[in-house]
Amino acid sequence: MLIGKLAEKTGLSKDTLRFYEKEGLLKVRKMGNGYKDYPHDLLPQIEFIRLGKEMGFSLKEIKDLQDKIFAGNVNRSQVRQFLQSKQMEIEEKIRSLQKMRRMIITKLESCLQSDLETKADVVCPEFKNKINRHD
Amino acid sequence: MLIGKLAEKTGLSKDTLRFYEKEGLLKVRKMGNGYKDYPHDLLPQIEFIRLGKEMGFSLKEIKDLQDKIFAGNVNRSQVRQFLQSKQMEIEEKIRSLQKMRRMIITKLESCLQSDLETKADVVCPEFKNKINRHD
DNA sequence: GTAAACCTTGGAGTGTACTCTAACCTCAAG
DNA sequence: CTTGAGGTTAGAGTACACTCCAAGGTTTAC
Repeated sequence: MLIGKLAEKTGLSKDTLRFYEKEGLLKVRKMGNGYKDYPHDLLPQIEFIRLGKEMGFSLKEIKDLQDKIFAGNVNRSQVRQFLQSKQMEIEEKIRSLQKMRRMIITKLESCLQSDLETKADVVCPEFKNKINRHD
Repeated sequence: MLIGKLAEKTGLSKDTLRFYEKEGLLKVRKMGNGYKDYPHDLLPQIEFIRLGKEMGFSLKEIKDLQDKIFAGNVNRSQVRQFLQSKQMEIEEKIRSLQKMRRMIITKLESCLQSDLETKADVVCPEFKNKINRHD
């Protein structure tokens, strides 16, 4: 597959794909004419990159993870260790996410409360102290 | 509280705190001597910033969220809408996170499988095709 | 009153992840 | 054989989130 096709399929720009390639996240092979062949099985790999980025991992972290997984000669217990530590990081992120969501839901509920009280100029009560002029 | 104290309490650098202030995430008031007073109730706000960052929100997004919450004169149904959309984004992130975790756990299991088979040069089978030389 | 340990500002520098530009090559269609 | 739509590279530019530095003001301790 040529780069334009892959860009179309993934929704990434050609520049981004070339950037990922330059950074070693994507392995391609050069054809006789100087063009590059992007094999079909880059698609799940790019989905993995997308998910990793969505989760806040850096490209370097994603690359390290891929390297452990795709390198043939790596010691498997090392792979497991690496993946387990990543899994713990992800679970930590999930906990933070749920904590933030709880904070937001609490906010939502207290705003709703204010709404029901229909006192037009009331704001979320626990933030009252943070609203006004300081000087 | 002076900046050094707040830096110590939050684990953020003074530079980072000044940067957040410059970006409008933290409101401080200047004292007579030119020093700035960082009030105690910045602490939960900074925890909120930390969580937001951990989740992959940009400082601008976090600021927008804070502005909606802390501004006294904002229309509450607008706040609710904003917060609900953020909540959906967070839930989307949780889904991606769980998807990535599942991918990693699958990897872990197939590596474990290989381990149990004790064939020393076997690698996670579904990646076999991606390992070797391309040229 | 001077040294040490704080604080201030403005501005430059860094790393990450793109994004764009320019100059040039290749391939298929008319 | 030229035109257009693709491809290639190197290198510059951008946005974000810091991080560092210099030059200077303030406070406390001796």
